[in-house]
Amino acid sequence: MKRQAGEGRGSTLNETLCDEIRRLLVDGALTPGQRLSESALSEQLGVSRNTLREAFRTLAHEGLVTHAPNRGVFVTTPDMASIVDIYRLRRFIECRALSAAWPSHPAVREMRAAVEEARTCREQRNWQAVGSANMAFHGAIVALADSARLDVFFRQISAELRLAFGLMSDKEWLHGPYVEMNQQVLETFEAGDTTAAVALLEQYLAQSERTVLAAWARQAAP
Amino acid sequence: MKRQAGEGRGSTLNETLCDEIRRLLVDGALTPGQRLSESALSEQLGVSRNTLREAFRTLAHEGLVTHAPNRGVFVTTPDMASIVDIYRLRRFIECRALSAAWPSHPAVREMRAAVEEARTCREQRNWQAVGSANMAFHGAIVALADSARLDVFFRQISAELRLAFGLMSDKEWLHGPYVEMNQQVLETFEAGDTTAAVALLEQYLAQSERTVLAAWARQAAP
DNA sequence: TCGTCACTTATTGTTCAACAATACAAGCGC
DNA sequence: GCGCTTGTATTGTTGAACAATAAGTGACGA
Repeated sequence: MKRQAGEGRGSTLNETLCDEIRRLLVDGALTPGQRLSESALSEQLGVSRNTLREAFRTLAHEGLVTHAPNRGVFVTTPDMASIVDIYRLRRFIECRALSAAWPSHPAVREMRAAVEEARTCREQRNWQAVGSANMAFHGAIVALADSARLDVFFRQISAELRLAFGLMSDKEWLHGPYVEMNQQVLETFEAGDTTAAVALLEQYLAQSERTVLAAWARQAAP
Repeated sequence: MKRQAGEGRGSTLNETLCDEIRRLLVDGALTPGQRLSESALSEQLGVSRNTLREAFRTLAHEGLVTHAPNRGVFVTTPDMASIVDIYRLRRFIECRALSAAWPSHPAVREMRAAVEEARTCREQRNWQAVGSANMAFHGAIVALADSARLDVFFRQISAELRLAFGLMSDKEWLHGPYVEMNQQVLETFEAGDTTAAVALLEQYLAQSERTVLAAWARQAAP
């Protein structure tokens, strides 16, 4: 839906609020499993309880927080099943999007930009930013499929995955190795060898899944 | 996430309310483009404005209603781009889910049940119910992929598509022919010829898309 | 006659305060 | 130690209030 019935561009505090909380979640300021008290958080953020509750509804639908009726809202704790599910979806979506892609699709430009961004951030050892750039790369891959709905769905999944990333301490190991791999995927794809690029991507995702799962298990053991 | 931090099963009016409004939307009691006044609707449904607004956030995130800041909430009007996008996604998701399916997956049982249901509803000429059963069939196909997140995503898309269905008058023509086609897909798949089943499914979706688009254009012309 | 401007009005955005309903914790009897 | 009742804090839901915005209205001037 392009410009449904107006869709005027007002700031609408609620939007701002959602963004703010999302940032808190992705930055790790709020740790998974933590309960988010309505009164406390509304006071801290300077909004009313009702407004906060509206934001919670949006975030809950995005999977970032979990609403337990009559008990409260919690930062979603990624469990193993979620991680497996998310990676299965990523393989499902990304590989197919890449394999059916039009070689000179505008999104390829974004892929390139993301790789560049990741490289410069890596030089500055800003691993959080490297993670963002890597995600942008994969978002661009999904964009190859030319579906607006798929794009927002993938953004959602990415945010949820970042929640899991937040559980781990060694960000360098978590994001660093994939800069090269992304670049390799891109170069292979641009060279015209789509099937090889897809194979690389599949390998990338498998390795990433293993890393995340291992770190999750290590962390969740005690 | 299976049972995140409790997730107790209270009715929580809000849930009920969302279901109620969804039903109104899918049944066509609320027509696309219509503005939903907060005060009017809250009074009509016997809930407070705040509660209704919370429900609106959920429904807006599902794409069933469109929120225009400072202007109000409108029943989403499906445009041509949305229909095309949704069908592209359905081809993307359903075909791949079916082609990679484990032949004795539990969801096959659901597929069979949906076909049965559709047949009986067709005999009673209850086309609305036929539409529901057909959708359940395709939901079962998606379930073959074994991804919880993909399931909810597809449910969302289905609801949005039903909004478009609501624009058309001839429900028999809209839902009737596909009962046979679904059955054919199922039988071919159960016979073990997966590739043929996928081809049939693809054909199904293409024909359905043409029908919907044509009806949409016919309706939107004046 | 037409367009522009300020003004009016209705609706949404947001807050506040209150009460009901529920879940958790503590204390009690056994 | 175990089940039960009681208390308390938090969420669920409501109603009213006010600010902010958008649409409609009508006067005014070219």
